[in-house]
Amino acid sequence: MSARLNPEQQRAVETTEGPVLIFAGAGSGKTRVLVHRIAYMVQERGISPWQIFAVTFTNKAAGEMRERIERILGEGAKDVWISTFHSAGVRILRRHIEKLGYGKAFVIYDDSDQMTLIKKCLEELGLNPKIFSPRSVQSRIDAAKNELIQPKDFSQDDFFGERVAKVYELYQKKLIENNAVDFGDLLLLPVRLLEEHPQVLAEFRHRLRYLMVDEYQDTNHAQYRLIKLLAGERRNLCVVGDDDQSIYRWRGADIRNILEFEKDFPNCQVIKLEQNYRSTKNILAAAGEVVKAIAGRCEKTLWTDNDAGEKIVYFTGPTDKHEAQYVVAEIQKIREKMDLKLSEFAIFYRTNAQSRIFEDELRKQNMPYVIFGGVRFYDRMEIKDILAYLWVLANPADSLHLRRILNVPARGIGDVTVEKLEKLAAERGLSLLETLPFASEAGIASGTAKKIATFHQLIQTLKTYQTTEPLDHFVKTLMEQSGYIESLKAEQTIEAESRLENLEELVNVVADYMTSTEEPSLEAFLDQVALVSDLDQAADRSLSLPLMTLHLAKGLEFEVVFFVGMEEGILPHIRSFDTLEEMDEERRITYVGMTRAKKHLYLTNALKRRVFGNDQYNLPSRFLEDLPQDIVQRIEMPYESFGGRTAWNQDRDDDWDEAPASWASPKPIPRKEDPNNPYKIGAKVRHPIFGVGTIRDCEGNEDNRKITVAFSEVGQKKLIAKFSNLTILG
DNA sequence: AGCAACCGTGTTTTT
DNA sequence: CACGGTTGCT
Repeated sequence: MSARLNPEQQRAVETTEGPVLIFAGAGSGKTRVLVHRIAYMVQERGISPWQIFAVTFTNKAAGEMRERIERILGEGAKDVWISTFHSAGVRILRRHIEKLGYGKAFVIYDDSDQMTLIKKCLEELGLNPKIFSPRSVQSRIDAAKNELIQPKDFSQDDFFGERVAKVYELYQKKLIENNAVDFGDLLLLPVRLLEEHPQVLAEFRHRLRYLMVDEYQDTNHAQYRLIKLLAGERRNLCVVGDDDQSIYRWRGADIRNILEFEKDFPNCQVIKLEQNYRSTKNILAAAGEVVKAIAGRCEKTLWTDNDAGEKIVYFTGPTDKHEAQYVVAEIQKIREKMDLKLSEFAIFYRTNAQSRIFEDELRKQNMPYVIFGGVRFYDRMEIKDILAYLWVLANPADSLHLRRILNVPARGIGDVTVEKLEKLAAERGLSLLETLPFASEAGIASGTAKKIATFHQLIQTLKTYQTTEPLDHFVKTLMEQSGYIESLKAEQTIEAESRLENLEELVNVVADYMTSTEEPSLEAFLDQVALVSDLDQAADRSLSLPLMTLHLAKGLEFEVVFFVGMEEGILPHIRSFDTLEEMDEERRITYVGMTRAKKHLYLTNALKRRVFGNDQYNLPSRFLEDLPQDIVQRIEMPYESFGGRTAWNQDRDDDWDEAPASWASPKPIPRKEDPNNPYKIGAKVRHPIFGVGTIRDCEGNEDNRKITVAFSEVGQKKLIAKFSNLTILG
């Protein structure tokens, strides 16, 4: 990128007063502008750093911004408030949550904690988990929270909604009992706080005079409200985003926030950053064609001074295995010609499940790789167990985490006992921890009661250690005193060995935290841990090939990108076939992925792939049809070479079935209706659980067929035909 | 209480 | 295929 800012960037930097909307196209130097803008405000406009609040979505983005501002401003940068929405929420709540009836020491429940609690609610309400799957209830509750909908306002207009409203209500009650908040609350409660407590709002408004929001296209309603409240009359709000890169609709992101910003904040300045510094002309042109078809997007013309570059390669292999072999072989080939680190390549896929076949091939070729967003360190069982101990110590009301550790490691306190304790707790209105001394009154045998007393004693002892020992040492003590380490050692398995290593690593994490923080505390440590994602914990990955989902790829860039699985059903994903909005989002996801590439872009797919153990034949992705043919180099692996000796399949022993008829045509094949579809729209069907209903819609073929059925009792449901057990009534 | 074997079920994306 | 959840056995 050029050393100087271009005129639009300059304007974006210098427009500091009033509402500003910056459309920042892919690779247009957005972060640079944000950083310079803050520096400019401080250095040229004399604005105090602590009056500036910059919000991002990921810790990584926040950290990067902070680092770059520090490079310009030095110490002064420390006072600029740069954080994610969620950490900002935590910070606001730690200070003020008592005004909302929670205790200061509240615990943050992650989604698995949330799921546990929801399951408990479902059970208590006697709801059939077959109909009310915890997952769907969770997503309904989350969606409600994103929309700032409280349990009492929850839409109850159908059978499902009515019950979910009950679950939501109970769930929220339980959160409060446990003095706990979930991720949604981290946004919802601050909004409530500011709306219900004008003096608090006034304080924040007085202090935070300049607001900046990154990735504004991804804000949900709660985030929007929060920002709008803080902006107040002063309206010194600068939002930066790109509607073409809005890919979090499913998580509540509302693209209208950015598209209607001008209406929402009249007289705002609109700045478009349209010069791309990242990609070749060819890559930009191809990506541009994919999003062009989206209606209602903000017109932008992304351009670049860079060379046209190489053509985009579109490869089709006979199977997913060949696809993986091709990609890995191609990486090796490029590395022989060019001096590129493995970290300058990347493989992108739509769904996590797709990574496996590439991992197999990479292992076979001894090529080191890293999966972005695999199992999170903090999601590992042993880590969650120890963290549960820590949460309980930080917040004694947290019965959910207490329950988790009560018998971990095993100490003879079983489910039956726990249930008795919980019953007593409910009767007396105590927390689970508070009932421990009364075990014998809960009808628990004296032997077990003794074990409970020992556990209770353990917690007390740990509490004293907590105050006397430095945090890292204390965590180690906890692991030992609780018997956790011992029980793992006793297992004598390789798995236990690796768990022990993880625990060691956890102690290291705590130690690192202590050196990097001015006032380390258990509570602050837990807050931080609750909010980190995988993307944030960047190790030294320069020697490994990165593999990631398209969603994780946003914001990153690579010299060479392999965009794999370009097939109907995968990208666009089968679940997005219903509505135009969802299909448009798939387009944007494609656009985001393509625009990550600086020099080389490969799009690949396969004619046949294994899914859940059986074969699937997908058509080429419709998005491939949008590519300008003159900048695409087509590579098809010839049918004849399957059993032969090609660069990619020398030692394969692929079981190869009869080729399907569709192969006769190597070009994208027009999608047509499946004549063997037994599920005709309008037909009546019976489901073993949901009862009788009418088919409303049907999509996909054979194993992928999904049908939408309107049931008279439980409302509309989408079913996978293969699994649905439907009886067709005619 | 703890484990093994089984079953049914379902697959997007995650701060 | 793979996982979570449940059952049934020791």
